[in-house]
Amino acid sequence: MSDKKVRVRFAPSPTGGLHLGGVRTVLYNYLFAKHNNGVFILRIEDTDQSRFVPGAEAYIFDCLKWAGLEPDESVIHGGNYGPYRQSERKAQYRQYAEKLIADGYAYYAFDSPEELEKMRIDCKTDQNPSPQYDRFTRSKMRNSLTLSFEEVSKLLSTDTPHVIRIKMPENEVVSFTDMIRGEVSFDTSLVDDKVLMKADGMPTYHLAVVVDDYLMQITHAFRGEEWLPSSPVHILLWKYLFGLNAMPQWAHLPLILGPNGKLSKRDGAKYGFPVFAMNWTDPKTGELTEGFKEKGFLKEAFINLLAVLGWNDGTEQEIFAKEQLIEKFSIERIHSGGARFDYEKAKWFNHEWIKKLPATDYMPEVKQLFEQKGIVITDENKLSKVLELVKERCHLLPDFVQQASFFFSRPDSFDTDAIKPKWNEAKRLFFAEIVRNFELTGLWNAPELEHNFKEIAAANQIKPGEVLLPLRIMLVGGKFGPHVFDIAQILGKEETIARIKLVLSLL
RNA sequence: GGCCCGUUGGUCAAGGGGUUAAGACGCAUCCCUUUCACGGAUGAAUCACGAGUUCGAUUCUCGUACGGGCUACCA
Repeated sequence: MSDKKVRVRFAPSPTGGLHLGGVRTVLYNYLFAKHNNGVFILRIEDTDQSRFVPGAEAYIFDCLKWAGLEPDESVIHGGNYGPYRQSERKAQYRQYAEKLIADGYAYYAFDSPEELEKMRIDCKTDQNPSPQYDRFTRSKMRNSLTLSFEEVSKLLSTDTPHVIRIKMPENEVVSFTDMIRGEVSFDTSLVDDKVLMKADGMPTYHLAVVVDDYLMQITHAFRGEEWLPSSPVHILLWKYLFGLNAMPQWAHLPLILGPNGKLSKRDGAKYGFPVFAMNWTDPKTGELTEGFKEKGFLKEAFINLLAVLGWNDGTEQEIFAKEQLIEKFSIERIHSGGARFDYEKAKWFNHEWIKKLPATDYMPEVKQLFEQKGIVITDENKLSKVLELVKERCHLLPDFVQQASFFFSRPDSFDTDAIKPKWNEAKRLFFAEIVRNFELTGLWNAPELEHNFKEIAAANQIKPGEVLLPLRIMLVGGKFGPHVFDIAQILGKEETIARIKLVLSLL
């Protein structure tokens, strides 16, 4: 098993947005595959026709492309183990279910949804609020265990709607070694007879995941912790169908929690942070759920923050590039406890990456943001210089608009209230002199301007600190931004002087 | 209700018998900066509780509590 080529898979169902937990599962699959020179597969689990959502599949691929976590094999990347969409594999599953029946491990069940509902109501007690279709109840239901051979044959030959259920053994202990939590075991008498084949001819997840993992020769299977309770069903299926030796090693990833429990998109809406990788618009309701990308996250930061939400390399390092993650990733260092998502820390990661990366990396996105605000950038060279200058003040990409638009267009308003209380005639005369001096300056650069500015202040017996803030307000509009003479240099002689004059007229 | 998983500062977490119980985010104060940031410094935890094992438990075992997940012809 260990000498086999590593093959892992991410198997989402295309029913909506791709949330944080999903992306992290993709990430861990990807990192594990790359670390081991293995193959990362994306399999679409679309066995539930009633939940089909147009566009969701393409959306998943878009997210992976953005995040830089593209699969090696998939519906669009090809591969020798297709089809990679379960709906297209429909014909393959029935034979395995039939084999299970022939071997006595499964059975036909003809109960209608109404009959199931009735059973649940009838059997419901305070002691047992959610009755299962299990070894107790199956004897009272209409299935090939209770019906005669003739009846079953007749029902089958007349195409009576039916499902196939696994027959959970009594009093067996199913256990396996999870790569993250060690040995986990279950008492089979407490597990219900899960449906394997649905009445519409499609398999359920339980059958499909086992058959497909086998057929696609998956060696390691990562999935969320929410699957742990149904793992005994999968283990048994492996045992009955392909043998435990062929079974992949399981790793049940801890959940990513929201402010209250499992992260939901409602949490995001409520607490003001994204939960999806990219914007997702529900085609039915038209409802838009914001994504990390559109919120202004860099893919490097997004991957980084997800990677360390439940994993660390044992050192103090927190900032990792994808290549480093591939090199250092190991399943042993994944935490077993769930982690609460902290949006403040997520923003910190983004800030770190904004600072770390050259501004030209994200200049196209920022340029677009500027244009959305009506500021057209013609000089990209200037833009990149400006972005470098202000990037340490930006946590999210849209912050650049606030931090840098004054370089390209005059502020709509100037915070003159910050100047007025201490404004006087001496300062007015000082700035008039500054204007004259700046107009005559031949060398337009920050050190020169600062030198002149301070000289003149001294000559007028004004402390530089008293006129620095007014100058800033004149050029920037508010109390923020980089060193004011750096700003003046980039703004250029003409615009700097124009702004000083403009604000002077407002005071 | 039952089953399963988990539990180190508000959050992410290192450490896995003897430590001053790392570090990061956030918060507070200070330094730097005559703006805002960056950077630097400082501050804050009886390791959920109770037993047991041990010379010694945050670390091992068992209980309890709490949190979470599952309990569909959904994944």
